[in-house]
Amino acid sequence: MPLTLEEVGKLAGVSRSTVSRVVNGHPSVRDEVRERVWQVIRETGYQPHAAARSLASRRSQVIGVIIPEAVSTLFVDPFFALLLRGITGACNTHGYQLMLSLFDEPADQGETYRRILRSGRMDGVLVASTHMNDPIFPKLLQDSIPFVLVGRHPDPRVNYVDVDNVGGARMAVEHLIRLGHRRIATITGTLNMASGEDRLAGYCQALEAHRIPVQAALIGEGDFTKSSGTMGMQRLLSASPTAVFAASDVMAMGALKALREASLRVPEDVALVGFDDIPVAAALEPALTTVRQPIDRLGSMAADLLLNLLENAPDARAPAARIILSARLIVRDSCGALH
Amino acid sequence: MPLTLEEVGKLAGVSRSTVSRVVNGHPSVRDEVRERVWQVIRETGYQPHAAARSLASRRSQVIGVIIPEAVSTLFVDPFFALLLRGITGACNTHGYQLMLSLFDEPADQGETYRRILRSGRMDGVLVASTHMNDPIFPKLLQDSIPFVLVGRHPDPRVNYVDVDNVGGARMAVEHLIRLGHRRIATITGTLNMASGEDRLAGYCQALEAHRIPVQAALIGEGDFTKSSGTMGMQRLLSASPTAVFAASDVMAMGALKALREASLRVPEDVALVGFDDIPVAAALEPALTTVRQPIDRLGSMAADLLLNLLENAPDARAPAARIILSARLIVRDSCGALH
DNA sequence: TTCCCCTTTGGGAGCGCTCCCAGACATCTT
DNA sequence: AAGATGTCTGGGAGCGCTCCCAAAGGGGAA
Repeated sequence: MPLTLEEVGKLAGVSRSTVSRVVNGHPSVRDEVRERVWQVIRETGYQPHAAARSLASRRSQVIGVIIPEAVSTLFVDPFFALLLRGITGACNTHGYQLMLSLFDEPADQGETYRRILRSGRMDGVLVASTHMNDPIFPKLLQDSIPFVLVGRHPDPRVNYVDVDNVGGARMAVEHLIRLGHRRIATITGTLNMASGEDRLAGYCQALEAHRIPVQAALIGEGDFTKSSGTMGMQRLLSASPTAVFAASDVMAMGALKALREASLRVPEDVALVGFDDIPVAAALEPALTTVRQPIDRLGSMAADLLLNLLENAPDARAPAARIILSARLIVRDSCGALH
Repeated sequence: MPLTLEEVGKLAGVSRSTVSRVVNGHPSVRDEVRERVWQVIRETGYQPHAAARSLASRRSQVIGVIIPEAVSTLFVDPFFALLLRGITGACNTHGYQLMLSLFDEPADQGETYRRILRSGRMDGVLVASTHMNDPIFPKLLQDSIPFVLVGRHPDPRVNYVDVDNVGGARMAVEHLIRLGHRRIATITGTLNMASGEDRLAGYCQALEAHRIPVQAALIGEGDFTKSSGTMGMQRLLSASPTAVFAASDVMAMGALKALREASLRVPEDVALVGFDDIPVAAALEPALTTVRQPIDRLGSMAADLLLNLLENAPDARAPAARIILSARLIVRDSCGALH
C-alpha cells in the first residue's frame, strides 16, 4: 500500500495541494516548505500513482510503438531492435514510458486498434509501418491521435522521419558506375513499400545521371527475403550483369549464394552491393559493401518529434514535419573497389 | 472527447453500473438489456478509459519488460527481438499490454526503478537480466512486485524460465567427442552470467562423462562479443585443439576469423560449434553447427507464467516456478560431421 | 394474502491525483 | 492608516471507473 499525496502531506505538515506542487515543480512554494516535503518524499520513497495522475491530467506520459502485422514477421530483423533502442533512449531522457504493440491479428485489426489506441493509455504513437496504405493512418488521423511515422508517407498531414533511401541507393549505384560498371542489375525490395520503391528509384536515377539506359532485363523484383534474393539473382544471370545492387543485405546474401552456385566469383566476376549494413555484412566472405542507415537515430528522431508534438502546442495548423536522414556508403570487399 | 460509461448508459436507457456490468461480462444483466447496451457500445465505438479503470480497480492490465543496462548494449542481438515477439504473442492473447523499459542509466538505477515500477503502472514484470546478482531482484522481492525472470536464478522465491544451457552445451561437446575429437577447447561467455557459467558447465560435464580431463589451457574466457571470440581463439591456438566449442555464435564467428588468419581450415583442421543459432549461422562459410534455443517460446512461456501469477490467486506461499526449456543441436558443416 | 428470497438495477462512495478558487498573511502604495 | 497587491497555502470539485449496498419487482412458499 503505497503512500498517497494526502499522507505525505500529513507527514510534512502541509496539504495535498502543496505536496502536489512540490512534486510537479510548481514555483509558488516557500523554499523551506519545499525542502521539508522533499525530505519526506525521499524518506518514504513516495511515488505518484500513474493512473490517478493520468485520470486527472488527461495525459499518461506514455507513447506507443506500433508495428503492424505485415512487419512483425520481419521483426527479427535487427532493424527493429535498433529502432527500439533509439526510441527508448529518447523516451528515457524525456521521462516518458514506451508501450509496445505488435499488431498480430489481421482479422480484427479494428478491434485491436480500438482497444489499444482509444483507451487513453498513450499520449501519442510511433508507427513503424512499411505499407503506406496501411488502414491505420486514416484511423489515426480521424481520431486525431498524435503520431509520427517511421518511413515516408505522401499524406501532407503525416509527420514522418525516414532514411534517404533514394540517395543511399543512388550512392551505391554511382559507386559501381565509378568503378567502371555499365551492366548493373538490381534486385528490388517489395515494391509497394516505400523503401522498396525508393531504392529502385535511386538505382534508376544513378543510371540516368550517367546516361546509362535502364533495362527491364536488369531489374529483378524481390521482397526483401533472402530466398527472393537468390531467385532474383538466378533470373538476372541470363542478362550477365557485371555488378548487382541488392536493395537489402539479406537479399544480397541470397544473391551471393546464387552467384556461388553459378561459379561466379564476387567481386572478380560480379560486383555486389547491398543496403542496410546489418551486423553480419562485415563478416561475410567477401565483406559486403553496403549502405548504412542511421537506424537508432531514426528511432530517436521519431520519438523526439513525437514528444515535441505532445509537449508543445499541438498546433493542428502547422504543416507536418518530414525529416530525412542521410545514409552512408560503407565500402568493403564485395564491390571490388579495394582491389 | 470520448464517451463515458454514464453517457453510454444514458443512450441505452440504463445506469452507469449496468453498462459497466455489460462491459465486464458480469452475468446478472437481463439478456435484452445486455443486447441493447452492446448495440450502443458498438455504434458509438465506446472504449473504457484505461486510467480510470486502473485507478478504481487497482490493476492496469499492463506488464513490463525490463532489460537492464548491462544487456541493452547487446540489445541488437536477435535474441531480444525474438523474445519480445514471444512475449507480445502471449500478451495479445490475454488482452494485456506491454511496456518496454531499457534501464539505460546505471547511475540512478534506484531512481529509474522507482519511477517505473512503483508508479502502479504495471501489474507485473518480466526481467531479462543476465546477471544473477542484479540489484533489481532484492528490490522487486521487497516491493513484492510479481515478476518472472528470463534466465536462471538461485533464489527460491524467484520464478524463472530458462533454456537448458548446460544440456545444450553438453550436447554440442558430446557431438564433437562422438566425431572422435579429444582436444576440445571452449571459448566461454561472460562468467558471471548464468548462461556463460552453464555453457561452461555443460562443456565440462561432457568431457568428464567421457573421461577426458578438463584442461585450463583449453578454456579461453570470452564475454559473448565477437572480438572476444577472436582473441580467445588466438590464445587457444597454442594448445592446438582439434575442435572448439564457442559459447555463442557471435564468438564462433570471431573464432572463425582467428582460425582463418592462422590459415587453419574449418572443419578440416579445426571443428567449430557455436551456440544460439542466430539467423546468420546457416549462412556462414562453412555453415555453423550450433545449438538452437526456443527463444520465442522462452518469451511466451515467461509471459504466460507471469499472467498466470497475476490472474490466479497470487498465493505467496506457493513455491516459485522454474521452467527449463530444452535446446536442440543443429548439425551443419563447421563440425565436420557431414564429411 | 403475506412474507421471503432471488434477480436485476441504480446510486453512493471512493480510487489518488490535478486544477482552480478563495483565504490568510505580508508587503507596498498613496 | 487604509486599501491595494502579491505570495503562499488549503480545500472543493471533479477525472471515469469499480465495488458495494440497497431498492424494486417478480415468483413461490406458507
